[in-house]
Amino acid sequence: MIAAIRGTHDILPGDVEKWQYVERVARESCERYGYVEIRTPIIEREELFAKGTGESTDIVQKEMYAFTDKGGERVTLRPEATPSMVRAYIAHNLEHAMPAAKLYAMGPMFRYERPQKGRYRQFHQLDVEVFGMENPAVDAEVIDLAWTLVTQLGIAQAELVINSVGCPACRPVFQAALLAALGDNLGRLCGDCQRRSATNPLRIYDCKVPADQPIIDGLPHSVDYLCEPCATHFVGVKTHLDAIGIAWRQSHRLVRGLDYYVRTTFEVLGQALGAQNALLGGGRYDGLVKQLGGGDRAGIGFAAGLERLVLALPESAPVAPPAPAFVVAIGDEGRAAAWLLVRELRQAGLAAQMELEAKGVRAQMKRADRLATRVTLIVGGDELARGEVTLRDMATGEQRAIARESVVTAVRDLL
RNA sequence: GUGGGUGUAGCUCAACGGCAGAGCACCGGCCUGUGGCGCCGGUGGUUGCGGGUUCGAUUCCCGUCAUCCACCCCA
Repeated sequence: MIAAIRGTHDILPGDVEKWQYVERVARESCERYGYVEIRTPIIEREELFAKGTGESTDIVQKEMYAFTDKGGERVTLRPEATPSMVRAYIAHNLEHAMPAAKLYAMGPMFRYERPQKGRYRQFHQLDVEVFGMENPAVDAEVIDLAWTLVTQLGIAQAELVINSVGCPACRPVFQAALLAALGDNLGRLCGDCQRRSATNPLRIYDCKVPADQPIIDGLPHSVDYLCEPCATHFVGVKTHLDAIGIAWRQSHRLVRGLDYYVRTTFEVLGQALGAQNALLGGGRYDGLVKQLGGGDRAGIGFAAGLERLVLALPESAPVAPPAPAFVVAIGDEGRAAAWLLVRELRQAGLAAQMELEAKGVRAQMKRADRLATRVTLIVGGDELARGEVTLRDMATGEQRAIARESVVTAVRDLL
């Protein structure tokens, strides 16, 4: 047997219904908020992510499925969607066609990581992006959509965490303050933190090493170093969230790992997901469009992990597809008539099934029961002679004869 | 990339050097034109894979692959 690639998974019947449900709710939520779908390739030039996601990120440094194709091009399976979205936005001049673009996408992403619960090498994201809008109300609307999606899915005990990491004007001041406060303690931090202090000092806040925590607790917070425009923006975001009654917790430790984030960052955390507890995460990335060769356009968005949403889905989620009608055939003539009846129901837009292998009535009834069907139609010699079909309500066990012509209407009423 | 746990029937798990089992699921019978409940029966396994130790390995050892947990990172 040839095994699947590590960290990839088949999604089988029984689970796939949960996926369809999550995807359906995601689509409906996005479209209610005025987002339109866009589909971009899952393979891109490597430099798109080097420039977009950021040279200093772990994603680019060690997690990309990158290779040289037969034409000598350096390409990679996308590790995230945002740079592709930005590329498409610029390439098709949507800056002019849709100056204020609200886009969403869904699909697989690839990162070469060690798999664990909620973390896979091929995983799937819902990606939501807004281009060209800077108002803090936009941040709040994006967060609103993210939060609404989670609550619509019935995921309980989720928590919204927000922060502001400043902008190119004020972040250097904060980083300098951070390093100054660290001072001699730098040498006492773990190796990872010492590395972070050189590449991306904010990431020190991601550290979970117990010994480091007393030192980290004493460090300054980014929100205390925001420039006036960033501070005003952040207050605006929180005011808008309060106005629509979405509860948030501010955390100075929410710094996020991608290079392009400015100002607002946010995550929704879930329970029972193990260490990978972020259901979704995102933030503002105002400089990214320009950096990738477009105009000076604002940007904000988030990505939600579909695997994680599926994992967090409550038992009660209405994921099951509607049960079909089932036609039970008796004898050869019954089978011929049932064959036509099933097709007629299907043509009328109703889900209908029958047992195509010749089997006894009991076995057919059992099959109908296993399908959880609400209504069974029985066609045998008796019925055929009278031009009727026997209709059985599977919940009550009641049966009645109905005219052959009115079957579609009768079934529609019961389903 | 690092450390640890676990791989036995479709699923959940027993057996832990001596004939590979149970429950659930699936198929059939009791009931030859009627599902669920019950009773009876049946199908289903190179014990993840490869090597080693042993008269004999599902069991002990090594390797490998997968998975889970944590680190790391993030969705």
